[in-house]
Amino acid sequence: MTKYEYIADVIRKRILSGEYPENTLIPNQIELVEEFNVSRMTIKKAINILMMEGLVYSQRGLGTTVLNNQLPERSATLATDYSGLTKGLEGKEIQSNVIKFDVTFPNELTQEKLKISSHHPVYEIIRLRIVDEEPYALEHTLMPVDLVPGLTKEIASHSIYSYLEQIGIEFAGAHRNIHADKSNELDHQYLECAITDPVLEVEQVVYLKNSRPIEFSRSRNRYDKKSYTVLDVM
Amino acid sequence: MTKYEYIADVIRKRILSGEYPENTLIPNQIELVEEFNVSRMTIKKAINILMMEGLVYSQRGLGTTVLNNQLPERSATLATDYSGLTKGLEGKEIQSNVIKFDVTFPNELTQEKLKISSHHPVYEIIRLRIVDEEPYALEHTLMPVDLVPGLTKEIASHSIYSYLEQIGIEFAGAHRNIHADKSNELDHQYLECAITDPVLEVEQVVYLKNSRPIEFSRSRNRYDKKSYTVLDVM
DNA sequence: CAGTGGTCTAGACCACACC
DNA sequence: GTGTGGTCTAGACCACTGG
Repeated sequence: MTKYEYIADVIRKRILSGEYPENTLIPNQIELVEEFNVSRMTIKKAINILMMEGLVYSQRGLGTTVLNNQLPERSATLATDYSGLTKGLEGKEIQSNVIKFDVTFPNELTQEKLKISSHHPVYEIIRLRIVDEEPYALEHTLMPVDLVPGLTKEIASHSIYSYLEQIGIEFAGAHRNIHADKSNELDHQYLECAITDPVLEVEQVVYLKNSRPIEFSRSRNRYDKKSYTVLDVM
Repeated sequence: MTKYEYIADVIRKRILSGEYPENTLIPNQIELVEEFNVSRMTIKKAINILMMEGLVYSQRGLGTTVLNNQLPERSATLATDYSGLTKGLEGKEIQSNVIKFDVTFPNELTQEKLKISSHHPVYEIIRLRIVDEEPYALEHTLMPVDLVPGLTKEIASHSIYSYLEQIGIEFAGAHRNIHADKSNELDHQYLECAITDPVLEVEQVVYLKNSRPIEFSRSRNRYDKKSYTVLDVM
């Protein structure tokens, strides 16, 4: 853990606990320099992280204001949550039916997205995600075999991502493309949606800290169960 | 323009022009320090911008590789482009038909989103955005009258955002929620979509630098014309 | 091993907001 | 003017990659 990550964690906790209340200024950067015994550049980097999370907003000449005292919904799209399931589902019963679990060779699109060659084997997994006993999303996932040692159908039926965390894999980020689509045969069958129902499709590539792509997936979501929230900070 | 923005611009141009080809390393940070006569921190900040744009990625011990030689669609979601129309549309002919232009009082949802009271007047604007003579999106926009002095139907038929920039309004960021929906009567009429076609709806609240909300809007997009790209960096 | 990018420092100057 | 955050420097050390 770097110093600026540590400092961001400390300040984030103070905001969430209410020690730095909403719509007030946090201590200025000089004071934080003195408290943490680091240079101002390091403090600034820590504050930048919190700004990207939408917790604070800095203005030259004014100071740094606490915007929210809770992490935005957007956190659903962040951090450890590449699973396609939002944090809003915490406490609900989540199941995964594994419809397909295979090792195969990647087609051209998959080769390009995962930056691998055609003879580089990949897992191909199709799962139906079920929340509170109702179908929620249909996920089609491709992962290079060498990056996910020991993946099994059993693991896929629970949570691939908590397994990846356990074996110490670290994520750098993700590209996502979100669009609407007409539902197809598979959607009707598994998502139990009407023929005229649209789906929200999220296509994503997840990257490791060493920048290798580890997952290319398409998640087709019932339009009445899932939306997607984004926060842009300039 | 800061030094790191300038340097990012220069390097971006070299990538887009092919001077730094795809899948090759750009000069290392020390060489760039010498070329631009700046410190390495400044070079790193410039490269960070390009990394956030998805153009390059850096690996410790290896160097910085060119990933793409073109800007991703994602740029549509960034910076000054809250207009709902992507940068990918540059060079195309864009029209706006103003279907409704009114001043009214906000309903409860609008009051909450724009953080105003019920007696605070708002512009209510409905526009059909047309790209290359084909319907693209239907936008329903609400803005507090006092924040957008002198807005007219004439301005709305061109670009509200270039007007706002002209009068010196500065944006801090935006919250967006993206979801799929069935098309309704209005969509069929204006977007010329089939009854079974879905739409991609983007609901957004745009904030000023002083953190006042200036716009609450819903944009309904033809599912075959618009998608939404997001980049998450941890 | 040498070379790379990531982090961090201790200071400096500047742009901006408020009084 | 005073105080704030934004930028920038010149150098240092470290972590990682590759041969």
